Amino acid sequence: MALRHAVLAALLDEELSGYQLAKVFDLGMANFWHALPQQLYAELTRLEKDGLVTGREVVQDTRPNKRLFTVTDAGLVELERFTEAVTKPSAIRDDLLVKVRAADHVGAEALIGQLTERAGFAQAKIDLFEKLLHTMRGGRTEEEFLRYGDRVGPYLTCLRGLAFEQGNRDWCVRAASALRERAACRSRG
Amino acid sequence: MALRHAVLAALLDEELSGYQLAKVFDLGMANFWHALPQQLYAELTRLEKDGLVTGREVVQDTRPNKRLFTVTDAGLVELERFTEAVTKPSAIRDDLLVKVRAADHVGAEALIGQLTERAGFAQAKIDLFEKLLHTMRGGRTEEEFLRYGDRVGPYLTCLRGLAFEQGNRDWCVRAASALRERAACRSRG
DNA sequence: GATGCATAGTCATGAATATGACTAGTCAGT
DNA sequence: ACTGACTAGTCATATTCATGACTATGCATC
Repeated sequence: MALRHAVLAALLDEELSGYQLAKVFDLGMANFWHALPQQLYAELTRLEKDGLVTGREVVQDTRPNKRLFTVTDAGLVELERFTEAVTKPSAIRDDLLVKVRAADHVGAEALIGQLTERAGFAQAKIDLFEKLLHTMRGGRTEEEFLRYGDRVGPYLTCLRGLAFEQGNRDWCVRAASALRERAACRSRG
Repeated sequence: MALRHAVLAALLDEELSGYQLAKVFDLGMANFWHALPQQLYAELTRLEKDGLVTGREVVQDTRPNKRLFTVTDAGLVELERFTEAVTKPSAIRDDLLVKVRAADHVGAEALIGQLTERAGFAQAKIDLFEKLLHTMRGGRTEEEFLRYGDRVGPYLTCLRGLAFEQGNRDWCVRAASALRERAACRSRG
């Protein structure tokens, strides 16, 4: 059981349809969880069957009808249980790390290219997360918001996402420059 | 295709048996890739069948015999191809983030407990990675090593692992203290 | 008036990952 | 003499995740 609780957590803040969920899910989880629409639809069906969420049909004239889902009390209990349960630390998986691991045995140019590309990607995420955080805390400072704001959950996860992408960017830049310098030394000597 | 290249990269530095690989794999990938022994054995079999690694039997008298695997030239070519291919950015998955995302709807005590536990775990990893890095660079400074050392690949991935765990620790501590402060405010007012 | 995109969702299938159990011998301790 | 841990590896199965294709309707745009 894994995606279940991520979906439950995503539905806490707002009533969503499967389609809407599919659009906001990845980003709402600050990129710490990813799922395809099909998985989300399937999970919503299961969750409803188990009584952890309820769906209500919303008839629309101009668009296809949709079903909006809300977390039930049983769903909240399940989330509480999940929160108390121990979970093993994050399973991360990144192709780029595998590539860098092999850095001494493959061409440096390709690797530097990938690192640079990823750094750019990370920077875009950073900008996005910073904007999101700014919006969430409104006029307040971070300290104020964390103390007195409501719904700090999404804010905190977003903070982790931001730090992660900063880590990504900084490391990519550093690794790329290290590889460039080595290449320069090699060609000189 | 994913685990394939991680296994190839792990075998670049040293000849390993499936059993040895299973022991060093997770840490060697700086926790950026995780695999169970069964997966690794199966992957080694496939890699050998595809001619990307070769195994040689080593007869042991006191222990069961083992097969040591090395990356072939074809394996190197495949790694090169993989390095040049584009890959989508990391898919991360962390239960703890899901839990924090639901922070405003579940009990704070359980969450603070989990965050504190994770911070401790992260610190242990930090210590480990720092020791590893120190060993790898020998007497040299990081700058020196990155410029003139051989095999900087594992060093660079380890650097990323270190930064990641530092990010984890810092965030866990910060989130836990934020939740504690909120709980205190609530009980007072 | 045909093309393409957005909403809202389903189905089938394959690949990757995780689980638990199981063989079989060696060695250290009690 | 028995227990448990370590080496070295296999088998079967379940769950999860990813892929591509497919149905509809409405709206804008060229």
